This record gives sequence, C-alpha cells and structure tokens, in this order.
Amino acid sequence: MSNHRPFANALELLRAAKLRPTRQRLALAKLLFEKGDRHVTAEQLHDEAVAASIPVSLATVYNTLHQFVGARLLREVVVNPGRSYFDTNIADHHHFFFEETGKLMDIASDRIEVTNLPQPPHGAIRRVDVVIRVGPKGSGAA
Amino acid sequence: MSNHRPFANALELLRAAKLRPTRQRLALAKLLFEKGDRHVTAEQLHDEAVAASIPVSLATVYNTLHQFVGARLLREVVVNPGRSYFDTNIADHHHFFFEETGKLMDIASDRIEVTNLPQPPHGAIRRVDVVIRVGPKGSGAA
DNA sequence: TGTTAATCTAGAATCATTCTAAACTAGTAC
DNA sequence: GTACTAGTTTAGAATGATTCTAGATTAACA
Repeated sequence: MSNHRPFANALELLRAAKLRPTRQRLALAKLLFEKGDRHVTAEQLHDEAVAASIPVSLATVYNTLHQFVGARLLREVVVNPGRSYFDTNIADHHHFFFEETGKLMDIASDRIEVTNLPQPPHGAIRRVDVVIRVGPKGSGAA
Repeated sequence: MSNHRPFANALELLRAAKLRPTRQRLALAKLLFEKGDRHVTAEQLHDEAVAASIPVSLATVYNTLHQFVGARLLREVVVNPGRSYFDTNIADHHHFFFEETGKLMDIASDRIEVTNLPQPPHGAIRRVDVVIRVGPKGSGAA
C-alpha cells in the first residue's frame, strides 16, 4: 500500500467516516481495502461480493462506492466514456491507462513532475489528474 | 485558433480526411470548425444543428464525431462519467475542467510542464492528458 | 424489546450511446 | 443526363451503466 491508513479494520474505517457499519458496507470495505491498492468498477465489486457469498445488490454497491468517495476513502477515476473506476489509493498520484485491456496502474506522484501549473481564471484547484494513455506498440501515437 | 488548419473550408477538410462530403458532414464540420476552438457534446452539436435548420439525426452526429476523431480532426476528452466531450483543438494541450459548470478550457501545452514521464511496462504512450479540476473557492481541495 | 431513522433491495426508470434494417445519395460509368 | 452501387443517413429499438422508487430490513439507542 502506498499510504498509511490509520485504521486497524473496516469497522474503524466506517466509524471514522461516520457511516453506519452495516453488513454490506463492512463487507465491501473489506473487499476494497484489505488487498492493497485497487481499481474496480461497480460491477466488478458486485461480482466479487456475490462470489464471496455476500448478499448485496448492485444498487447498494453504487451507493456505497459514492459514499466512500464522499468520505474520501476512495477516489473516482474517469478515463473511459461510460464506465467509472474507483481507486482505493487516495494519495496524490497519477495513472497509466492501458487502452487494450482497460486496466489502470498507479504512478506515484513523485515519479512525474507537473510544474508551472497555471491558475484557473476563477475557483480553486481541486485536483490535478495526469493520465498516460498506453496503446499497443504499433500504430501511431497522438 | 491555436493551430493552423491547412484547409480553406469544410469541403477540403473532408476531402483530405477521405470522408465523402455529404450534406450533414459538411454542415457539422462548419459548425465545429468555423468558430475557433470548441468543446462540444454530441447532444449540444445536435441541438445546434437543429437550431440552424440542418436536418440531421443524433445517430449521425455520433457517427460523424467518431469519424472525425478517427480522422484526427477532433479529439475525444473524457472528464465526466457518462458524457464525452469532443475538442476541435487537436494540438497537444491540456484542460481545466470546471466542476460547477461542466465546462472545459484549453491550456496550451507550453503552459504546463510534465517532465520525468515514466515508461509504461509495455506498449507505447499514446497521449498524456492533464486535467486540472476546478471547484468553487470554498470547500476542501484534494 | 420497541421505536425510529438509516439503510438495503428488486425492479423500474433514465441517460448517453450504439445498433439495425430500410431509405437515400454521392460518385462513377454509360 | 440516367442508372448503378457503395457509402450514408435515419428512426426507432436495443444496450449498458447508473440512478431512482417505494417498500422491507436493520442498526442504534432508549
């Protein structure tokens, strides 16, 4: 894992996030956070839960993922039209996106330097996302 | 406009891209390329066409946008789950994304420096996208 | 143990996008 | 010009991810 999560287990994690620790939230938190950094879609997580005999509906998976994002336990990553990834690594970092497989890979923020950031004309910078799109060796680059 | 398009008009543009210059492709090309750099969704472009009394179906707008992307007349930008933007600026550049309004703004590539790019474990880098997410002045940053 | 508000769920609904099969048209040959 | 053909366009259905709805369940706490 790339960042220290100051919680011994899923229960404390939920408590700290002020989310009532229900069966399904506990189970999903375990699936998400007890395996190192991951990038999952809602459907993938639902499949995993079902495979692990955890009865949970897809709607609840969506609700829970969004609550976790709201509580800053997860980050939503958008690289592909029509499908969201949820990233358990909430530290400042960036991504490779492999177009062929649809997979994401973390890049620690100290491996890339983004300097000279211009200020937006109004509002405040929330986040800087760098996505390096990777395709098969052949065909022309952008 | 930030890049020179070596075509006097929509007709030459389509010819060069080897796309048959049909009524609707010509009309859409005009809407897209005769107003400087733009970021449009399929639905927005369709609305514009309808407003300009150009009879074109939404399906054709989608087809055309994707053909233009294939011909490198446009770039698809993904910043928001469930909605694609098409960018008429095909020069290397980056974006501000204003979360409140859903609008994009170009950042010329020489205004940001991304150095130290790591090599992907396999495949070739297609593109490097930097998105600076901007929110209202208040609430916490990432 | 009872009450209550929060949560979960199945299934319907929505939204962007893609597909399908039939109608149309640009380009070429005559 | 007229006819032919391949490429396009289209309405409408289909799809896939996500959200909504309203009723059933459950955690929390007296």
